[in-house]
Amino acid sequence: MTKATKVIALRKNRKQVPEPTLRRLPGYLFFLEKVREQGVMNISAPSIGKELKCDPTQVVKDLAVTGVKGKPRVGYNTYELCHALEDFLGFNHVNEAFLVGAGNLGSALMAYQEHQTLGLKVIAAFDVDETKIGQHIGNTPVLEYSKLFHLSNRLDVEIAILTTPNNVAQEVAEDLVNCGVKAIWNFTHEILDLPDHIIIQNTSMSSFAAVLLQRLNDSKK
Amino acid sequence: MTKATKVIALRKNRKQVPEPTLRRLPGYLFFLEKVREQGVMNISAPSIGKELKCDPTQVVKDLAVTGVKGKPRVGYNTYELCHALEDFLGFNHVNEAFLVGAGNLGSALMAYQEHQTLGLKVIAAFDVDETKIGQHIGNTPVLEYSKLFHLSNRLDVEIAILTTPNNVAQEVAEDLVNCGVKAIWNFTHEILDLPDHIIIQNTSMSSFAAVLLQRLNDSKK
DNA sequence: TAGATTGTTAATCGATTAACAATC
DNA sequence: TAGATTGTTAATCGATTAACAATC
Repeated sequence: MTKATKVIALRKNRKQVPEPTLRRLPGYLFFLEKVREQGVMNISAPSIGKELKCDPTQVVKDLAVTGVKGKPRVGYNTYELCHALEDFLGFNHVNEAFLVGAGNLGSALMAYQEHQTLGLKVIAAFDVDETKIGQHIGNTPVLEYSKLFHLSNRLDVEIAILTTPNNVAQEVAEDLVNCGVKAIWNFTHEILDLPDHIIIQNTSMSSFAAVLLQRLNDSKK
Repeated sequence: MTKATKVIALRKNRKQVPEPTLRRLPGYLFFLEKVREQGVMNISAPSIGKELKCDPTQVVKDLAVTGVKGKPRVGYNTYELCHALEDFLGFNHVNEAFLVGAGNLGSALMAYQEHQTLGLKVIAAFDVDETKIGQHIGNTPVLEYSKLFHLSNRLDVEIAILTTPNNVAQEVAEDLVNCGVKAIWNFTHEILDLPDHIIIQNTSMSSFAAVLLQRLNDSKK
């Protein structure tokens, strides 16, 4: 957390949900949806923990952020908990997003969202490659990059996915901010330099590969 | 970290590099490669920190894991540091991997690796979809899933990327382990139940979306 | 030498885990 | 009531940050 966000959190006198907790929440949601489909009405924190391989007290603490109360000897109501999680995560309403850079990863994310609940809906993709412009990926049209400015005037989209080549990432990010985007999911390796109030989620695939390789090589020593 | 890995770490009397540090290392590498291309021979921790928006003392601590020593008033040698990072991360030699599930995300990861240094090289992809079998994605062939067993006998691949639908993830993971795979990069939402010595890297796109959405909604309140 | 930077050691901060009281 | 489970409060653990000595 940067100093700026810390100050904001303090000013609002409301503590932020820790990032590790937030990252676990979709996992609970998927699991709960699965057991709910199987007809399970109630489930306890210890049994969730066993399935998801995490500490039962952590499950209790994590789920507490939704405000849902469990009953001793019974556990949590799966229906109530699913809805509370969806609500808390913002997965229950459409979060419209732009995507810039309809390359491999970009296309995958667009196609991915149709099968898996991502919480986001890409309503338009942009690229400068003329062979891509005019095509549809899934149901999403790929538009010419210059159309971004015009379209953003009409649509009021706050989220953007950045899957461009590294060398144009900063430039595109600045354009996005000028178009009213407030949160950027950055898949490039560039560290974006943007106004403090812009929310940036850096996600580099190499980071995970690094952890995997290190643990693997470590285990051999 | 599970109890089992903790025990192993203790037994070997060698402390593991913290995961947050590991995740940052590829970022340093990309940045250093960039400045090295620009002809920069030496760089100090404070200037790296400024560019990458992180604490200079953290930069020093992170880079210390590579064993490279910096010089006061000069900084680190970019060439030496790049090589040490590549070496430490295992990015300097080919880490062969299988990929199961040549759907959208799977295809993207295969295509992605050709443009971005992932540290992994997918040498064969497997699927049960007959329309995909026989095709090539990038230079990687998509083979019939049943061929996995035969091929793994010959090739000794230790890493697998799992991008199947959720409902077959556990089953496929077990097959992979039986084929000698030691580390699985799991993109499904299933929590895999596998022997303790198997290294699992769970990576769910929804987790990041969750953090992004929460921070965005939080900032509005 | 003076000054900037590294590198180590200590302090802080935050998340996880443990303990236990409250509750149905 | 008895017992399992929640939920809160305290303890632990680990990573980050700060302080400062060492060094070129």
